[in-house]
Amino acid sequence: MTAGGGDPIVDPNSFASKPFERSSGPRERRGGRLAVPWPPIDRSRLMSVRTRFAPSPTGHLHIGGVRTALFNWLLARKHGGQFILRIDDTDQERHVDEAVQKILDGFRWLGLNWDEGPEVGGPCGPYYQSQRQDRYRAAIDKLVADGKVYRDYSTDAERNVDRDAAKKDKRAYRFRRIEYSDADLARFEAEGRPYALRFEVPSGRTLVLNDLVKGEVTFATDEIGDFVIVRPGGQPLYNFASVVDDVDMKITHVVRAEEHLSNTFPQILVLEALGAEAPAFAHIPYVAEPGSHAKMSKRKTEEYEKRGVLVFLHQYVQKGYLPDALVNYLSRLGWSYDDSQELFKRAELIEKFSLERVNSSPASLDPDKLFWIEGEWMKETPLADKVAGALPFLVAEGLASDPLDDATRSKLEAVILALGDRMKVFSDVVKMGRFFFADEVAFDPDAVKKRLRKPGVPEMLRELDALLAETEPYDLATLEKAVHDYAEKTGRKMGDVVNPLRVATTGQGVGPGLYDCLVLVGREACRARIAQAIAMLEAGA
RNA sequence: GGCCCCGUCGUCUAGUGGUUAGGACACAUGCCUUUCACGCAUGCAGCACGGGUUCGACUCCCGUCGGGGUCACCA
Repeated sequence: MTAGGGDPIVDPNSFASKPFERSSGPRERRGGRLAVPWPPIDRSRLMSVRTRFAPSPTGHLHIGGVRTALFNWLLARKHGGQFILRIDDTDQERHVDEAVQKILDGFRWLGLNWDEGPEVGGPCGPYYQSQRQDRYRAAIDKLVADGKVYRDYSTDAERNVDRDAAKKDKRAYRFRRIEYSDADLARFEAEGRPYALRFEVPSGRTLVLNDLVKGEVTFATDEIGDFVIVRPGGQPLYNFASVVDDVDMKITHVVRAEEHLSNTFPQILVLEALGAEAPAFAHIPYVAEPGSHAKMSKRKTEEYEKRGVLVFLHQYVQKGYLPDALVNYLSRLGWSYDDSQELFKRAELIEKFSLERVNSSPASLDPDKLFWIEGEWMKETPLADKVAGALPFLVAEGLASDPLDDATRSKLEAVILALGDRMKVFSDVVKMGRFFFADEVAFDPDAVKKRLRKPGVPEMLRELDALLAETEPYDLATLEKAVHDYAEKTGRKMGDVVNPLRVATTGQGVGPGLYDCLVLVGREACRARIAQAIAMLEAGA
């Protein structure tokens, strides 16, 4: 699937003098791949593996981005290296601080701790691109001194002519260097006319990248037009800034979305011009929409929302997903360990993860499978953690207060126990357990129609009310026996007794065991609800 | 349009020339059961298409189709 065997490390000698060059002559004749030592040097054993995730502080964390971050984190943790967070704020947006906080909160929630970056600092800071101007300056100076870049005085209009022509002829647009006379150049300089700095792409070379996920990818430099690395205003551009940052931060493995695959080649040229050692690259395929291979689009978030597809991390937090479950699911989206294991604990993920087994084709998001994994994780969650996880949802609905008093705590514990495996995400405690905490019952119309609007039901409910009134003690075993006896005595099927009683006391057609419900709701509340149900039936009938 | 990446059940995947193409989620049916959920059992369902190469292709090569990216003084 991917290039090379063994650990997910590129052949280090591909970084020799012209790292990514496909050398046609000598290598072929000598056979083999240059004087490569065999077995190849495993860089992960020579130096610390350093990976990074560089979100821009706008909007929310996209689920695909979270997966990319996770793969970076996993790789660093597996090799005992460092995971670095870098804020891509070159646009200098206004609410950066707030946005960064949200991102950091997201990472904290996921348990993806970072070794260097915002708040924790580190030896390669600053970790905000907007604060790294001097680093870019130094790199620019070197490229200028070495004659790798030139001043581009072209105007939008001039370039647009070429661009439009290219489009018309159905060709790829490539910047064509405009040669100015020395006199013109001198004049521009004297005028202080603004210019962009453009990288001079060498012609006629074939670049080869040994991508850790995609395998060997070759690209002709003739396909790359001279590209701008610094805008007229002095603003460095992504293809340049991110390379400088990765070098400065000693990133060993660039693991990122595959949309950057083509960008890698200009970046390789910059790397080479800087005389820097290149990191290994791994391009991760995109995440597709559920049930299709179409890429998830930021534009369609509203449509996804309607379909119940959660696209942003905070939506999963709001739903009450378990971070471990999401991490487990995301790790398996595009990666597998073998032909059978689906459930992975975090430590196991760190141990077993490898770029080598990351699929080179896109994977589509499967909310159903995530939900199943979530359920599996919830089953394994200790009661105390479930209480802690569910509490905020109850508090948000005004059904409990934080901190919990002892009585409410034991009730919450009992409710969660009664809910059992039915509670998959924490918000379920509200969705299916509201009637345990609220004074008011909301009768579900479908349940009422199916179980209560039947001949003889009001009469039976009156008898059951009397039964509840006199059952002593009012506990699970006694209630169960009483209801059984009642059914037997009146010659009714259990279902015909239990189901109406459930709807009358909980308002719902589905839920935990009836006797759990009766006990937890309490005798008085049950009787009041039965009365309310009877009144409703008689009024509506 | 040029260039680059990708194509196994609906979905996530195992598979590296010879397998009854395996597992999981979802779905369907049955069992359990007061409902639902859980659990158990069974079932449905796949190598995009067309050419080669080969004794033999899901596996290798080419083409077509389809999906994605890139071709910015965005990231």
